[in-house]
Amino acid sequence: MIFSRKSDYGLRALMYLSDRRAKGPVTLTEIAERLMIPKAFLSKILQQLAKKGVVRSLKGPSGGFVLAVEPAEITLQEILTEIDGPTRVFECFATESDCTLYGDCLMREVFGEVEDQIGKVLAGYTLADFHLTPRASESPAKA
Amino acid sequence: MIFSRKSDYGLRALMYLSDRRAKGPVTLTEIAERLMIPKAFLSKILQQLAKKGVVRSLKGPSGGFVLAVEPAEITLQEILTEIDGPTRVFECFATESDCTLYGDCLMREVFGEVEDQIGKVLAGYTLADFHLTPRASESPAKA
DNA sequence: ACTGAACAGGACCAATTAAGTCCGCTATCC
DNA sequence: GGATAGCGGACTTAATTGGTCCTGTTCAGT
Repeated sequence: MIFSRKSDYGLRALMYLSDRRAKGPVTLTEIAERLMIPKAFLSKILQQLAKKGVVRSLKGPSGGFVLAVEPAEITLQEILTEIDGPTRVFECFATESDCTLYGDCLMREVFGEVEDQIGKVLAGYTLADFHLTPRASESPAKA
Repeated sequence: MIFSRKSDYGLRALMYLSDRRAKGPVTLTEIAERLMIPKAFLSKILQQLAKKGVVRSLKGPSGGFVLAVEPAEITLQEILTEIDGPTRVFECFATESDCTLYGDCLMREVFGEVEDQIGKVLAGYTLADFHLTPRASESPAKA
C-alpha cells in the first residue's frame, strides 16, 4: 500500500476542516467522533499537520483546529507528503560496490519515472476538490 | 515502499537468468551467491515464479532454473505483479454505510488514476531492457 | 488566581506485514 | 541407490504501522 491509514485519516480530517472553515475552530473530539477515527491517533496526525502549517491549533476552551491554508492552494500531493513523507517507490538494496547492474542503473530511471507520474496525478487535485458533506453554498435546487 | 525487497531479489534473479539463458539451468546456489540474496528466501521467490510459468525449474543433478519466457515478451509490470501481487495504492477503510464522502468517491477516481499511470510506466519496459552484465552480442568497440 | 477545556508530546504497547529460516520430502541423474 | 537440486509447509524474527496512555501546558471564563 502506498498510502497509509494515517493518510486516510489525515486527509478526511482536512476535508472536514475545509468544509467548516468558516465556523471557527473544531475540536479534536468532534472530528474524531464524526469521522470515526481513534482520537489519540488523530491527535498525532493533526499535531504533525500543525507543525507543517497546514492547520492551526488553538488551546484552551473554545479552542480546536482550523485549516491554515486555502483549500484550493494545497494539493493532494502536498497533503500526502506531509502526512506520510515522500512516496518511496523502490529502494535499492545494493551498495555502490555490490550493485551488479550493467552501466547506468536503469532501475533508478524507471522508478524515478513512476514517482514522477504519481506526483503528477496527485498534484492535479487540491483539497478544494474534496468534500465530506454537500457544500452549504451549493444550490440544492440543482439536484 | 511500493515494491518490496522480494521484488528486488526476484527481478535481479530474472535478469541473471535472462543474461545466461543460453547456458542451461542455473542453480539456486549460484544465483543466491552471485547476487547476494539469502538462499532460502530466493528459493521461495523462484518457486513462486515457477508456478506462474515465468521460470522453469529442473530437479536433480545438473538441474536449476531457466527462464521460461522471452525476455522481450515479459514486462516489468507483469514481473512485479507476479512477485508482489497487484500494486495497491489506497484502500478505503470506511464501509459503504459510514463513508461520509459527498457523492461519488473522488478518492477512488484519483487513486485509480495513479494506478493506471504506474502500470503505464512499468508496462513500457521488458526484462530485455535490463542486464546485470554486458551482453556478449553487443559490440564492445562502440564504447 | 482558579478551574476546566483543549491541544502537546513523549513513552509505550499491539497488530500486521515483511523478511528470513528450517527441515523433511520428492524428483532426477548417474 | 546415492548424491544433487528444487518443493513446500511451518516456523521465527524484525520492521513498520497503528494505536494508547499519561503528564504536561495553554488559555477562556469566572
